[in-house]
Amino acid sequence: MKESKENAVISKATIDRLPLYYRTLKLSQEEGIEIISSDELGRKIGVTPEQIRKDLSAFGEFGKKGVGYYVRELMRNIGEILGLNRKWNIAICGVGHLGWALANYANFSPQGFHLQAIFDIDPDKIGRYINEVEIFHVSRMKEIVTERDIQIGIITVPMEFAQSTATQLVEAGIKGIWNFAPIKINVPDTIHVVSEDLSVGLSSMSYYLSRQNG
Amino acid sequence: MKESKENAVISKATIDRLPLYYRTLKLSQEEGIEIISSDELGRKIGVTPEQIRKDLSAFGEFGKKGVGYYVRELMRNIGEILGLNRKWNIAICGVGHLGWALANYANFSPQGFHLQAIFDIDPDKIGRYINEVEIFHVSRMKEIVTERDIQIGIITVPMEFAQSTATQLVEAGIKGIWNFAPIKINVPDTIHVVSEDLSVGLSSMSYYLSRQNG
DNA sequence: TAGATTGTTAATCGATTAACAATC
DNA sequence: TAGATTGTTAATCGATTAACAATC
Repeated sequence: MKESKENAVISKATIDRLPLYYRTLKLSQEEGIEIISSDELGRKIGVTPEQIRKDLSAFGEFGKKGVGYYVRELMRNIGEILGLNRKWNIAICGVGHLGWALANYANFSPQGFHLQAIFDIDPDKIGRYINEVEIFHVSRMKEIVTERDIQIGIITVPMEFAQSTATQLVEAGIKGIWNFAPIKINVPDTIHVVSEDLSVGLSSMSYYLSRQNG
Repeated sequence: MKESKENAVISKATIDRLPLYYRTLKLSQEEGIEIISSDELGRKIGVTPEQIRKDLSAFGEFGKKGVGYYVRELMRNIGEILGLNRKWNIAICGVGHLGWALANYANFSPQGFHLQAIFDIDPDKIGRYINEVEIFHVSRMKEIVTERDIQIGIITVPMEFAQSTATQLVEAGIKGIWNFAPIKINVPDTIHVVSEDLSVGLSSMSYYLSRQNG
């Protein structure tokens, strides 16, 4: 694999599309497709072929002119770029409805993510298991995170506890936070935060539908 | 309220920030804050004050120079812009872990969204209730959607059923789809689709963390 | 009035699209 | 070879940031 172009900064938009490429390639592979063009791939994802070629070109040359991309090879390359060949240990903080749902996904689809612990404060939940993963009291966070080498924390606690949970995760040594609380969390710059704000989707929908019907 | 500037097209990025403004204003109001500057609001949300003023200026003049924004008034205006003063009837399709979690949110935080029906195909689930909302068999979708004037459908079915569910929702007369299946769904242009692709978050996290640690 | 803060225009930055030479 | 499709440069489009006049 050719190395990515050294110091070039890659746009967030590009990075966010790579998982889509990866997943679609995987599906294609399972269908027995061995070669795919940027045109066909783009059609499946809903992205222009130029976009795909541009995105990929930031990392190297993965295709064959006049032919297309070898599905298997491109998948492997994108997987490597995304770091999906590694093993990531994750923990879920907060067993509400959403935390429970996420815990039950068990293996987050693109392999590599392993749920190693769940944290909560409810005495009724401590010591129980979801999908063979134990629920610990938050007070044991640092201990467990260190012991199990957990790098990513998922925040699914109620909004008012999100900031303190984030702070605890950072103190425990976590490197990345996947935040589902509808609030901005403040953490050091070295921590990578991805926020999912589910309420935005519905509200923006409301905006567009309002306009449509008059 | 001054009307929005007639034919100006408002960017998707702006629309997606309005719910954040709304929610933060609501929290501020609950704290008893009556006036807020773009600077303070931006600090709370993690957006520059210029961004906020620019976004709002697309719809009118809501502030007072040298003073700031009246929280209550700005909230009302943004709520009106987003159509949150309306009542939206929604239905959830697919009672897996995620569908179940969403059904239990009951009142989606910015009021106005009312869960009116849940659809599934599992005979064991049909006829049951989640939070006082009945689970119907998918075959009754058109009937129920019409009867209860449902405008928004939420797709939380497994990937392989997402497209057919979308098609059924459209045939039933739905106007917007909130799609949680990690796949592109094809629907007529008149239908507004918002997609939440939860797997992207973790994969992009993997990318950034890989780079960080070397 | 002086200080603060908005609303808006202009400048910059970044991302997408178009076009096409290179080449399989 | 002719046709197809990539990789990349240039052109366009859109969104953010900076600056500042207006005014409370």
